[in-house]
Amino acid sequence: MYVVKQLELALRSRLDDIVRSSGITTLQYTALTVLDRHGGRSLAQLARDSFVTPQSVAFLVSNLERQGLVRRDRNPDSRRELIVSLTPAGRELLTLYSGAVNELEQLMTASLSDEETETFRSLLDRCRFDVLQPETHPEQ
Amino acid sequence: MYVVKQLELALRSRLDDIVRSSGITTLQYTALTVLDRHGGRSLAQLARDSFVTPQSVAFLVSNLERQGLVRRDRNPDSRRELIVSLTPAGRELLTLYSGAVNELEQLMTASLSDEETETFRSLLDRCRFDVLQPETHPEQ
DNA sequence: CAAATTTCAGCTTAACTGACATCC
DNA sequence: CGGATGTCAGTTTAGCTGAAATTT
Repeated sequence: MYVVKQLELALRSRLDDIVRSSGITTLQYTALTVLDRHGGRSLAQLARDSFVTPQSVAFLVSNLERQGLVRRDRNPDSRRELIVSLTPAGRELLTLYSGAVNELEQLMTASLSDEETETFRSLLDRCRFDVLQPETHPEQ
Repeated sequence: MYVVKQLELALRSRLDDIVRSSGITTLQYTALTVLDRHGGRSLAQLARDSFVTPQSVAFLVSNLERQGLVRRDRNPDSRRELIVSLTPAGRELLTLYSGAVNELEQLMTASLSDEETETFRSLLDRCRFDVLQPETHPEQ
């Protein structure tokens, strides 16, 4: 667990260096990449994905909206839901920084063979799955 | 990178559940575990380890000191350095929660064989090392 | 009516920058 | 004197809780 946290801290620090010049924070940048992967998601879904309250996500998203990087649209099938999605400007910002971010990912796995990298990804994913399982989960 | 972050978020959330009843935050708890691993460290060393400013660490440490969980002592060899170390109460708090924290670590690796767990730890450590390397590090 | 989603208002933590004293 | 360490002061970000409106 300690090494997972240390790796995440180191990556975060490097990402800060990369994203600094973009005018948005690393947190906001990460939110954009999530929206890029997972099409349009509601505020509540985003909140669950990132283990924070809906209010926190709403604050984050409204800042991105003010900068024209995301849009919020009512889901016509369920009028209470707001679907958050990238605007062209948001997508453009992502492509602008994708090179440096990919370089960082390759730096991380620089000393790993292709096979080891695939193993690593698989192990990370299995661990994440096990930690996410709600068994013995007394909350809420 | 995304999966690393997701795993860290999930672990953090579980750790919050565990530590909640202790009266200290997860951040403070993590600081105590670091001091447990690495004997007495100065504020500046702690700050570099956790990628934050010395001021932030000082704030964290003085809260722990107020609760009697850590001590700050001048290094006699270098009077400007303050060595932060666990008090008996701090060590006791750690042992009180070590059972649940170890269970969480075993939950994380529940579906991994012993050999895979060792591989995972090694891969994490190699990635951390590569990301920490200061090459192409244009900062400061 | 109950549950889910979003929003409004206020609060707190934990980070930051800037300035400064002290020590090696 | 330069560089490192720690401290004081003020600010901001990003989370939180509580309460309420709306929809399903």
